[in-house]
Amino acid sequence: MIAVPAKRPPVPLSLERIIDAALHIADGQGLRRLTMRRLGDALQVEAMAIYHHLPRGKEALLDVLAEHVTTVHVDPSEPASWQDRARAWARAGRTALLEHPGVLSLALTKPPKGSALIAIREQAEQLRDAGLADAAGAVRALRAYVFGSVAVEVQQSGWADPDATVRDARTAEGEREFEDGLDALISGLER
Amino acid sequence: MIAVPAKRPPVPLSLERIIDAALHIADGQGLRRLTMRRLGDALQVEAMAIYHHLPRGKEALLDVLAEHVTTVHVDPSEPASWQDRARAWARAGRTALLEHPGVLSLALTKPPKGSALIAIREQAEQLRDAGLADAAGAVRALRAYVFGSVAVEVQQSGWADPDATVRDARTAEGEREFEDGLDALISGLER
DNA sequence: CATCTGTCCTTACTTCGTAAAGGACAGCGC
DNA sequence: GCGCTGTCCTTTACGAAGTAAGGACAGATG
Repeated sequence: MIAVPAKRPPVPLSLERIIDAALHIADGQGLRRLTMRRLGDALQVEAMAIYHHLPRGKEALLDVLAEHVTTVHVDPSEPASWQDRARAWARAGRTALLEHPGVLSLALTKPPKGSALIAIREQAEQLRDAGLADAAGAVRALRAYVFGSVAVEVQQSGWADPDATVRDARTAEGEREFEDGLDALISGLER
Repeated sequence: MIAVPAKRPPVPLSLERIIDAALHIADGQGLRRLTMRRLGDALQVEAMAIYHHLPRGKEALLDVLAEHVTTVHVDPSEPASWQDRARAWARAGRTALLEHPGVLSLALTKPPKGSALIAIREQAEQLRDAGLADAAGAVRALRAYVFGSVAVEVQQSGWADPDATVRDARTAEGEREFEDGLDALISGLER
């Protein structure tokens, strides 16, 4: 048996790899099982190695995860009505959240920071440019709608249940209801 | 110094006292600081005493807390349109959630159980009795709306921020926006 | 009185987050 | 070649968390 030094990891750490692994664990086994040591194992690294890339430790990790799943972007290049832009942003937000139900509670709870905050401002700007007067209020309403819809969808998917058949959170019915409610909300914003 | 046995607690434990103390801690210092030992201290009791009233430990505690803040009731005695009933349920839900921002993430994430589930069914029944065809869909939409609204309200109150001036989550502006959106949603459900 | 039952405590083990310090390695100037 | 320096990772260690197991005590019941 050759004593392998086992020092440097096969592939170096990076913030992106950390985030991916963390999301994988949280989505697969729940937030409670996302621990530094487990995350280190998944990355073939000791837990403390993570602190070099996230100096504030787990707090920073959770912040980054929340930021990651709430940061979306809609291409402003082609012209569109503010209604269509709002729809696009809402769909993008829903998709991003549904992709990672494991960190949903963070996304709904933590105040937006960093890129997520920038995305919110950009959304408001796009809606204002497209002719909507109270863009800030509209963004709040849209965010509330997306958050609530996704929360209910994930609840009904039985994601948090220990033994429930963990069917995918995305269902055709969920999407239909989402679009219906989105229409209602946007028509409500028109007045 | 007389060695006091320090045995029996001054006032015996009960599930209600446990829930109250837990909510107080979670609202005051955040979910992360709600620990069994701290909860025991607040109740003048050793941590393990709690397990006698909540055999499944912390898991059970969090379930009960989520259930507590999502269980609301609206008196069905006096007749009203389904629209008014829906409004009453939504307001009650919002109020209950805003009273305990510390456990909001649990309420939004955990699937409804026990009394919370019963309340949901009762809500659907009341709406159906008042003449609404798709009562189940309406309840889902109302829950989604309440959840999302409260989530952004609490986010904006800066509750989760470590240093932000923790102004009360309930603001006049928040209530106005809530009522506006509620009107829009209900008018959307009418079709 | 003795016994039983329900309530709470003591002890002990595992796992967690993370502070502190050190080791390996690459790139540099000499 | 040799040593310096900074980056990235490991080792070790400590306090705090959740909780399994068993003990102690009060009050009820006989």
